[in-house]
Amino acid sequence: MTDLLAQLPGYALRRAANAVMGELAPILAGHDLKIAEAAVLLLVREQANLTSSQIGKTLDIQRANMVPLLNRLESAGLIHREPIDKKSLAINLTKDGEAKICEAGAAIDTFEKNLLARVPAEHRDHLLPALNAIWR
Amino acid sequence: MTDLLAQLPGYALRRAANAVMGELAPILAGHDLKIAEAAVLLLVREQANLTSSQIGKTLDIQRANMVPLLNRLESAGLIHREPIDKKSLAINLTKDGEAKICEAGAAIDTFEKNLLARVPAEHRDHLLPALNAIWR
DNA sequence: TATTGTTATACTCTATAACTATA
DNA sequence: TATAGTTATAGAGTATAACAATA
Repeated sequence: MTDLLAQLPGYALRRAANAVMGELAPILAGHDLKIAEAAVLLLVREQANLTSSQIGKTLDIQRANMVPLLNRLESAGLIHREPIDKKSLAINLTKDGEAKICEAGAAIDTFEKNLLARVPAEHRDHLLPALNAIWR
Repeated sequence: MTDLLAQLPGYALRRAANAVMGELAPILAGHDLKIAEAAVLLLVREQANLTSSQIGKTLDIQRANMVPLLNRLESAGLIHREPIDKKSLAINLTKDGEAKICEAGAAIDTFEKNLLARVPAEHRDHLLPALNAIWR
């Protein structure tokens, strides 16, 4: 019935992403994080002293939308901002932020493993390179 | 740098879906259709006399959100609704609706081919089965 | 009792435009 | 001139609750 739609890569991509994000969101909510916030924390942990603009470019988040996101992370005591010059702010994790992304990161790793486990073995190793070829 | 995030299948899935939908939307907008509307037309063309509820269940659209969507398609003269009983309405394409999804469908087919062409040959045939395994 | 279609509403996510201060 | 951070706002898209009428 829906086989026609499921044969469209674009449609399958949309449904798969919606399904996966719909499952990940409540897991991260258990850590009081949204998906975009977790992505920011993972990136900031990986690379120190990034600015808001740099984070936005890397994660495809508009500068304007970074403001409330970072404000919330800062209010929660997970990041702190330090002037680089009179124009830019370096963003880094606080101790609490490190602890938070450590525990949330473990939940994410488990989630990602379970996600890959759903894919039949013969297709599994092809998923990531195929997806990254589409957007990178 | 972002390699850490790009190695998470969930993250790659999200970015790929966002990128692809961001490209498809303006193409369909050229046919005065939104992505969800095009999906409805494709489904309704494939299977006659579906109800709003059935379409919603198949495409993962809330019943409440089907109302404005179908109203717009009906106002545009692309679908018509006919009572099945005193409770349900059968939805089918009009002549204009058939013409619309024919031309939009051609654009979608071209888009999907170009999408697959981006995926390296050795991964290409694995994408669709991997994605469908995730959500179906 | 469960389901259909519907209304109204709220919430999240994202996009745009404009402003200032600084590089 | 271009960029960083910010504000305000608007638009999608989606989710929830409730209702009347019917299966």
